[in-house]
Amino acid sequence: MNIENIVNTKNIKLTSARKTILEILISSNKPLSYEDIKSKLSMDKATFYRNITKFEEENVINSFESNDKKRYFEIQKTKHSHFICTSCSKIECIHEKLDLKLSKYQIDNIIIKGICPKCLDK
Amino acid sequence: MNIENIVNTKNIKLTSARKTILEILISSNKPLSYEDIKSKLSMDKATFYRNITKFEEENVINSFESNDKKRYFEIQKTKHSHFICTSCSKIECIHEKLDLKLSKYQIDNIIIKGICPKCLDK
DNA sequence: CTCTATGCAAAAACTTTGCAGGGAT
DNA sequence: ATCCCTGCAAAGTTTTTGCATAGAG
Repeated sequence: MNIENIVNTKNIKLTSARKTILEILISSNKPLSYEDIKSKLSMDKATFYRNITKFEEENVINSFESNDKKRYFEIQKTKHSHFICTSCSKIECIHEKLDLKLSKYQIDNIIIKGICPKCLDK
Repeated sequence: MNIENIVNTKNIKLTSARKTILEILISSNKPLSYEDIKSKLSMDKATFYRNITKFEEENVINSFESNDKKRYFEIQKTKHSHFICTSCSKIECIHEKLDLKLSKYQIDNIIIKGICPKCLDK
């Protein structure tokens, strides 16, 4: 997964702010919120969010809201779903393949909300 | 689907504000945001949100964030999933049954994000 | 009485926008 | 010269909280 390759096919100029964001997301194995990564960012939050919007428009990243009301950002290296526990707010990546017959739809992300095993046990 | 039955089994007192919220959600065939229904509510928004929180804690309703950053509330009469178009923000209820093998998880809602056929055609 | 629910106003949390300056081509 | 990117500050949007009052059992 190479940043230049990701960006070259899209209508995106690769600035240093953008490179930083993509590098952070690529090297993470889980979705991240702005708060998760702000300490690693040298840019202003406005720049961060503007670039995130751009990336989403160009389908470079995807995002979803979690239980904590924050938006989580991710580059999907391999297609997977997300489980969000509405009790402890933990996000888990689910690599089980789901067979959806929604053939006319483009599916970018699947989010499953519920209660995780740990919280069910309590 | 009867409001008294829904509430009696739970730790919830049925006030008139709560009855109003439940009636609106039960009679709708799609998830609704606060904005969608505020004109039908006689209560303050604080009361609305406090009761929504209570309903969610007691698993009477579920909610999810849509593409427009708003939270949508729903009483599921029959188990189904939701497709959210990240282009036009439309929410569609999907009644196709998805087989998930997450046996140790309690699954309350499935949200599929992507592009709907209409937007793909453009 | 006691406990929970409500309204109002203010605050909080996260994200977006306006504007002016900077950089790249 | 033009076009897009950026930082800063301010505003925006939705949801939550504090506090005093009202209501139910």
